[in-house]
Amino acid sequence: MRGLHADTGYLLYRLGLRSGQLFNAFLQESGLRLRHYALLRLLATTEGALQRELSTRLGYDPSAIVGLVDDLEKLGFAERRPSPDDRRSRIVVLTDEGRAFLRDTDETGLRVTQDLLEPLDPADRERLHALLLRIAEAGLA
Amino acid sequence: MRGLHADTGYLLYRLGLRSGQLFNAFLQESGLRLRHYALLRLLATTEGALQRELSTRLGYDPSAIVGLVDDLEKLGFAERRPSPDDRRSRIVVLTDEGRAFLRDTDETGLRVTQDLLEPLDPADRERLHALLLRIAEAGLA
DNA sequence: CAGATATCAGCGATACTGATATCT
DNA sequence: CAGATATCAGTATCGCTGATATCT
Repeated sequence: MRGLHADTGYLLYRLGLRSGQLFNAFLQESGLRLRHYALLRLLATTEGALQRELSTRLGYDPSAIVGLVDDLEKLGFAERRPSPDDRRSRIVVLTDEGRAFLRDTDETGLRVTQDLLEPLDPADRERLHALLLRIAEAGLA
Repeated sequence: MRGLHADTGYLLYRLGLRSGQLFNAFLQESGLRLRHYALLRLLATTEGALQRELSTRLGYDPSAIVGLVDDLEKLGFAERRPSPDDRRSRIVVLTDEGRAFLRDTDETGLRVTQDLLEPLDPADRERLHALLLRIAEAGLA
């Protein structure tokens, strides 16, 4: 009988949980959760995005995006604008406040990764990151 | 501004979600969920374990173990026995039915890992597994 | 008495499904 | 008409907290 940690898939599942917990712990001070933070970070790389795009890029369900954008709008970190091309669509853009918030909390991700990968030396961290990236990009759109 | 996938921690979080979804999809036919399956696999490696041990080994909350063992008992895959040493404790053991179930679904974990790691060649899968194992064992008891 | 074990109730966050209104 | 977009309601799960009973 194989041991519990024989499956890489299961290992990923368990470490993913740990990572999410760490993220949320570090973000707690800021009042945001990991999902909001990921959305903000994605917005920072685009000049406005449809909610549909956010959904596919982040891998979150479309119905989950609604509440996330609601929360960010309440905080003044993002806002919805009507799309000029398609009246069904709303374009979500990062506000200046959102951009400032990201600057202030930019180290959060670094601290999480630092904590998580503490047992690995820098070269191994690079290798791990490269391997994970290949899997992630193969599966996501 | 760093990209969304710059953080290894975030990558782990996302891939952990994917892995869990895959596991549950494959397990759906059997009526179990990933948490039950992990518990069964752990039981198969021990000659009976206290629920407290299951909790720490799996990283699940003690209160979660109760329901999981309940479900496995209903299916006849495991049973609780009184501990001879400590009347507070219950020893959870795998039944023959549970062992047979594990034999039949042993490939589930392999299929998930196969699916997930499809973009990597065998050598890279080994490297990834070794790296993840080091992180996992550093953080867990 | 403190501490450990198992259980139970409940809360908030998550992930998802299904339905609806609007628009292309 | 089919298909896409955003939204909303509802369900089930998850991870955790706090309380309780029992026992060492």
